[in-house]
Amino acid sequence: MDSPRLLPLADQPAVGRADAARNREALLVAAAELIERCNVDAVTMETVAQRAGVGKGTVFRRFESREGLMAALLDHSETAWQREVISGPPPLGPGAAPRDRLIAFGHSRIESTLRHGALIRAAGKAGSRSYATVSFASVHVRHLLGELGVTGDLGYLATCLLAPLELPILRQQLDQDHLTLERIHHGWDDLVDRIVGH
Amino acid sequence: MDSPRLLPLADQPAVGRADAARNREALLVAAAELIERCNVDAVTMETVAQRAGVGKGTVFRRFESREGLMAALLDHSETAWQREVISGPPPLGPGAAPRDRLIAFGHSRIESTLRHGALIRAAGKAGSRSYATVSFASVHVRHLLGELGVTGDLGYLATCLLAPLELPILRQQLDQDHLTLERIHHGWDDLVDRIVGH
DNA sequence: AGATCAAGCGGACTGCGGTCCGTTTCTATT
DNA sequence: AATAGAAACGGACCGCAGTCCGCTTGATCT
Repeated sequence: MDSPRLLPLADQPAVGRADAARNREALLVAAAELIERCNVDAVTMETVAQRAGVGKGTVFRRFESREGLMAALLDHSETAWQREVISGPPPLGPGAAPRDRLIAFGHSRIESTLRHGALIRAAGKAGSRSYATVSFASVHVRHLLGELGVTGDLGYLATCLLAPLELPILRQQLDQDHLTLERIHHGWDDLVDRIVGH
Repeated sequence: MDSPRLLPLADQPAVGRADAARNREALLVAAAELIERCNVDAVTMETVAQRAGVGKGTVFRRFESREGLMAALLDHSETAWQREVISGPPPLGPGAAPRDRLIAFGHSRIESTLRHGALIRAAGKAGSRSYATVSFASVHVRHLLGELGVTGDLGYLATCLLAPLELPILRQQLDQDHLTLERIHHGWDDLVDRIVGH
């Protein structure tokens, strides 16, 4: 087999009352619609509640906090992305050489992180930093490093490869350091080769 | 010379009215005292204002936001740290071999980031991610990489070296991945050698 | 010294995230 | 079908970050 199974990415309905599940779905839809039209920061919990036709308390019971709600929204794209990595077409998915997969992994991750930047920010530490996602990426990178015959502290090295793909780093590179996207992609390729050891 | 001059780390009084400067100082002292006794999150802007004997509005005029206030407090330790790097004793300061300085740089940064973790968190994006600090560190690392004869995109490589030293990454390694501090330090040494190219 | 006015001040006010608790609704059981 | 109780609901309520605006103060100029 190629990969560890999908990590628990949040929400199987997990058996509960029917109305609860319905409300949960309604809230996610309402939030998604609102975010699509305004920018994320303008969307308040109360607005989401109203649009979904439920009380404010319900939103918090379902999602814990604003960040939790945002994280739940992020979940969809994260899951889709994980699926691509696990069973999508090469070079990101299985079938390509490990180095090519690692290169593709970085490019894909950069792309995806930037695309969902606003949501990731709004999800705060529950977002990109959510344990499930980070853990999935980490396991995958470790796996590829292993296949590449890299020796050393693979756990630490995986983190070091992942760290420059995090949103705040990317945003700093683009906004403050004025790197082009292309330069960031090339930089990743170079970084991979240095860490793998040519 | 060894290094670029100290970057503008925030607050020269910058000439203003005497009472304004006095209030600014009083607020910093008050905030520092309060933080020392309670934990950071329990310190509210209003409390700080009261303790300093000024109105709430004044705090916001001086520091922009809660994060700004925290960032200003962080400033002291950041400046001290920069001084150590620029003109302190080797191997962190000038005088040691570039590789040794880079190793020492990472260890010192890890130490310092963890020590001020609570404040850095409270300072949000104005904290560790403040442009002045990041920029100083980046210039320094680039400088050392240059001395080591590293070729390639030094700007990108510097960011990649810095990224794993950021608080969220360190916290994840310690809290979720259960790495020991020692392992993190060793990991840094190894990472440096890989990126420098032995 | 007195006048002038930008800069500073303070605290009432707003909006939002998050909590609480009395009420309602679903489902399992008989 | 009736019932019981657990789960979910909703909206009043709270605390804090951040804004606004009418008042005060202190530097500067004559």
